[in-house]
Amino acid sequence: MRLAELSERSGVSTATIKYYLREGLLAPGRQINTTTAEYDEEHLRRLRLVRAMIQVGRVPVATVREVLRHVDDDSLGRTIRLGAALWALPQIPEPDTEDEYVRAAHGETEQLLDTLGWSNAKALVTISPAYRSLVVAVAALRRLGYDWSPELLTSYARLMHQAAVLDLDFMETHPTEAEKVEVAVLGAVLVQPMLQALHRLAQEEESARRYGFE
Amino acid sequence: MRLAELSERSGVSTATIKYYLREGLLAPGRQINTTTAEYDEEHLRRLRLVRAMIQVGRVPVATVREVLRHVDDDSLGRTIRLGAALWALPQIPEPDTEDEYVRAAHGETEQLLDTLGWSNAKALVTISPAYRSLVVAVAALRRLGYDWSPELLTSYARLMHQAAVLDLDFMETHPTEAEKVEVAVLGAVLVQPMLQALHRLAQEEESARRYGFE
DNA sequence: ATGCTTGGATAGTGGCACTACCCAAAGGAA
DNA sequence: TTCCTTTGGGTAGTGCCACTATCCAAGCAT
Repeated sequence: MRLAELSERSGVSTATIKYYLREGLLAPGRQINTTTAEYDEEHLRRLRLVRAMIQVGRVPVATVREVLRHVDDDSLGRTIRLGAALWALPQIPEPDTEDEYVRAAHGETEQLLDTLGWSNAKALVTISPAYRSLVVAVAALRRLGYDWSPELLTSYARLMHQAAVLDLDFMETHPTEAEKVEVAVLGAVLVQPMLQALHRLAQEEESARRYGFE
Repeated sequence: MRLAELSERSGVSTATIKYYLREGLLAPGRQINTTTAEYDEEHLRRLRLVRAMIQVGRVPVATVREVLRHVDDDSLGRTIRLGAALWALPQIPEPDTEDEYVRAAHGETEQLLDTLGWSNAKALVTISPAYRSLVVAVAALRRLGYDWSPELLTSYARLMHQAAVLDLDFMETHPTEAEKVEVAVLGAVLVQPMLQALHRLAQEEESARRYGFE
């Protein structure tokens, strides 16, 4: 398969594919001579993954490169590899540790982990980007003056834990290590917009049930 | 409160506040004379809401303007107003109805709504942006060749329905109509990053439980 | 021979969220 | 009174990002 065919089958322009090659999001094809390269099904698959991450998951190109670097790193064990790939994802800026709301959110979030009994997550507090994102989100809500109760937060957390169990169960149905990591990344990148859409749709459904269409 | 104080108390630069004023994200202050305007607590509150939507929710400025237009529109009933505000949010492009994956995802999604008994949502199929986002996400997953089972999708949907119930219960604890709509918007914009963070943290927790840190 | 494709490279585009600078008028402080 | 700051208003520029367009010389297909 040459560049033109790769482009046609993926729906991505040749110019964009070249751009991805330059940016290291796609491995170069097998060079046949100076002016021809051969691509295979794996290239097509990777290209579709990249596109899905960028278009559906809104992941920046630089981040995609980081994530893929971890996905392809055979030297790492599964948990580390999975974690590394997922940790490369977050797009939220560093919380300002000077900010009083951030500090309060910090305390509240640690409390939450205790309540939930997420002892493993608690061990990651200082380093996990997910934890930092959570702190930023909670601080933003508090700054707006909402008295979102800790119980509500706990309820949300339990729901997302159930979602995580579903994710990992599904991941385990895949045989190879590479596939497992890829599924995990997809679970973080593609399932998220899906959950968001389901969330909004559920809000509309529930709202209509309670108040009708008026 | 003058511009400088509004800037200091919100942590937003005066230049950016001027930009928001120009873009219609913030109502002009009460003009005292040609060179002075007075802002109040409501301005501060609105500014913080705007910042939260943009920074935490990653909502584009133009979209924020649309959402606020609906939030402030007293002429609409609650459900419509809520729906209108939420419908202004989505950032996913129109699905390509020619695409076979999109059409298959369409069918699958309608099937899902039947299974769930979300009859109200089904009535919105042709117009709801949330529904379209869902179709796009499902199509992307299918295009990558994953045999994500309908049961898994249904499980996710039930979880998000529980989340929606929590959202609306919390919304109802607020007395005024304006507050209710604002809370609903926040529920869509700010709770989402929070859920995402909780989701990733839960993945890390569950992964560590199953496989340890290695 | 002709026309298309290749990798490689460089430069340009369009959108977005600011950000910097300038202005004349107004008000307060010295 | 003079100086300084602040105001709204406006214009132009910045930095990032994801492409996109154009050019090139070399090679292969017909």
